[in-house]
Amino acid sequence: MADITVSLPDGSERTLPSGATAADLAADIGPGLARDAIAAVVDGTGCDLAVPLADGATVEITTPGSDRGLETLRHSTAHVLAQAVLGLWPGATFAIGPPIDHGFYYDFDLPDGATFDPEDLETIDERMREIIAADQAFVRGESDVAEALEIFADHAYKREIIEKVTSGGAAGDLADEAGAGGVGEQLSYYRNGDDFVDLCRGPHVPSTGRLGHFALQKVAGAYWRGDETRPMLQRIYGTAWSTGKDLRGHLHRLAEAEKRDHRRLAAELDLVSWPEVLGPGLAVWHPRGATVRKIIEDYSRSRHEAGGYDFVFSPHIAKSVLWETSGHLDFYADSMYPPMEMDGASYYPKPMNCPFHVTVFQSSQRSYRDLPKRYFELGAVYRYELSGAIHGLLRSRGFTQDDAHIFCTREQVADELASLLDFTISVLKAFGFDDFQAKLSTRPEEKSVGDQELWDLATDGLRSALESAGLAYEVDEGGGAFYGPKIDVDVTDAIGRPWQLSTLQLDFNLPERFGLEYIGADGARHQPVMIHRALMGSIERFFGVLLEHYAGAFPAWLAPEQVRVLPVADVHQDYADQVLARLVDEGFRATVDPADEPLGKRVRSAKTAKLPHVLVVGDDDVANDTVGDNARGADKPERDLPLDDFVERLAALVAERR
RNA sequence: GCCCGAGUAGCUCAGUUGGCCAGAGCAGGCGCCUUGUAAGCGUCAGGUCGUCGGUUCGAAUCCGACCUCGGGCUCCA
Repeated sequence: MADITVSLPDGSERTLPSGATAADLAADIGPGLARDAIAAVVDGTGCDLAVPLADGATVEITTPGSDRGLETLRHSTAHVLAQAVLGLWPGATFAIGPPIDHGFYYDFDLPDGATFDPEDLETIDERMREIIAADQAFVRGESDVAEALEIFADHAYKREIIEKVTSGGAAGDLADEAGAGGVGEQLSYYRNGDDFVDLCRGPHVPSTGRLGHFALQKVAGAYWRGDETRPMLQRIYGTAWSTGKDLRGHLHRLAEAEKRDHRRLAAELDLVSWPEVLGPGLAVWHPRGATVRKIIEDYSRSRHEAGGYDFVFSPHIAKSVLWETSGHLDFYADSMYPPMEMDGASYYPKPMNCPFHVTVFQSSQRSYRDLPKRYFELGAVYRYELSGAIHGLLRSRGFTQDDAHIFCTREQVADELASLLDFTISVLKAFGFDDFQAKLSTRPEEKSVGDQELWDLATDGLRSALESAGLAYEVDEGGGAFYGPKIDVDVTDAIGRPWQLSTLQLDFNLPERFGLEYIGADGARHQPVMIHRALMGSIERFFGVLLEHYAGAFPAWLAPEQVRVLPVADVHQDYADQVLARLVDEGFRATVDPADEPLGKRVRSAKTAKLPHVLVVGDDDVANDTVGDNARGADKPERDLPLDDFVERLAALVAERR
């Protein structure tokens, strides 16, 4: 019997008897790996451990700790979920159940339109653990289409997947999502236990006993294939990990993220509220929230002033003709608030600022010497978001864009984009973000406007702007709007979550629709290029992201109340007032909390309100012009600090925006 | 908009199988206490139990519709 030789990822080679499987290879490498192995990657393709290896193959053993291993683990857990549900609900059918970040889900259609209760999750969880305890083998099978259709005769969604997968073409996405396997006419499926089989590309762990560190999380509705015209399925989400420790860690992180929820913090810190009488998605800003917002806006304005922008203002409503010209009524009407009828005209609340800025550009004849024109406005817009999409400040129906529109010549596009991107990153950094991820979206396949030369010019301009800024980016081919390519910038927050904030968007459409022009050096009329740029995106949303990023503990320069002075007893009240007067005089936001309550209580209140500095003043301080500074994050209070030193220190922090 | 879940005082929550005037803690008012670093004591006030309708001798509790919120889907700054 001839031996086979396979290569390992480190470049080394192993010789095994012919017919050896990936599991045999793992065992040959070592008992530890044999125990850990759950799947393999053979020549770049995920495979079960049971697959026989071909001579000359490159093989990597998959272990649970790796990304691929976790994916396999989660996918196998999803199968067990489906097995449990199908066993518990006779007549139920199932759709797709892929691994996702941190876990998995599976979509079901229960008989007679039944739905899952949260309590059902416990029942399902118990059944899943029985299946896992039974250590059932996952057994791969393959068949042609006809046979597959027969195996899944009772499962309409699986049959639909089989038909899509084998008809090729655009169904690739679905096949990926479904994990359904098949090249050409061959389809694969996996059985475990006596009565469960699922269409699947694999690979899977060898047996259910390898699973177990999972938790079912929630029930949700999800449209079949994400299409709102299709049936609504019942989706169960779960999380799964290779060890109990990882699972507990993940659940702990979720709990921590919940504590940062900006809606909770907005209420606890008295920043913002959403009175029911206003309607969904509409917030009011309380003094403390408004203070932070004002600092954000003031900083934004000062940067724009220094950055060569012209400030403009525009009304909240305009007649329908503006929105007809801009095209919003054609493309965007569903997201617009309905019109108000007045004096025979229809006035729409604005969902965007751009048409107004266009009219400013049009207000006089423009020369190439005037360009680029950069108009900036903190413009409040109103969008009729779907009720289910509204989410605190992160997605609301009324919000304020830090909106700029740049009108420039084709020749200026590249330089302009580069400086816009630098400006954007520089401002975001000032707010404590230092981890960015960008996405470049290029011309869509389908219909789009503008000549190819212009698209190339703009797309190249965006790309070189990204490169000169040194930003990591990915390319979304064909992901641009019909009217131009764009860059979106995400920031990563303190606990690693990405937030899309900025967008740089070329627009070849509005200049055409509004007939914009400027007089070139050649004396002829030319059409300017228009760039939309939102930096924070929405001030409300940006504030919400900052709130979550800092978990409510705003740095001193942003904190609504920077210092609270606590006299130890009534006799220290006068001195506390003097300290306060000095702080206010220095331009700090400070208050005094009189000695009506015990000191410990007042310290606690100030700490709960996440103040950066709590100053305690007593006999020693009155005598020596000092304060006791209990700074947020410090191990212990600092006593006998000269007031002058404290002022100097705080001023430095604020100046450095820390 | 669609699916599931939830709405009891400003906030966080109790409220047994429908049955005496709906409770607590925190926050708030008042009084006492005068305090050196994360909750001093007492007292008072505060709720048409989301709204409307239904079932019942009787509804916070059961049913329906609507409103709002939460988690998803879709969408998106």
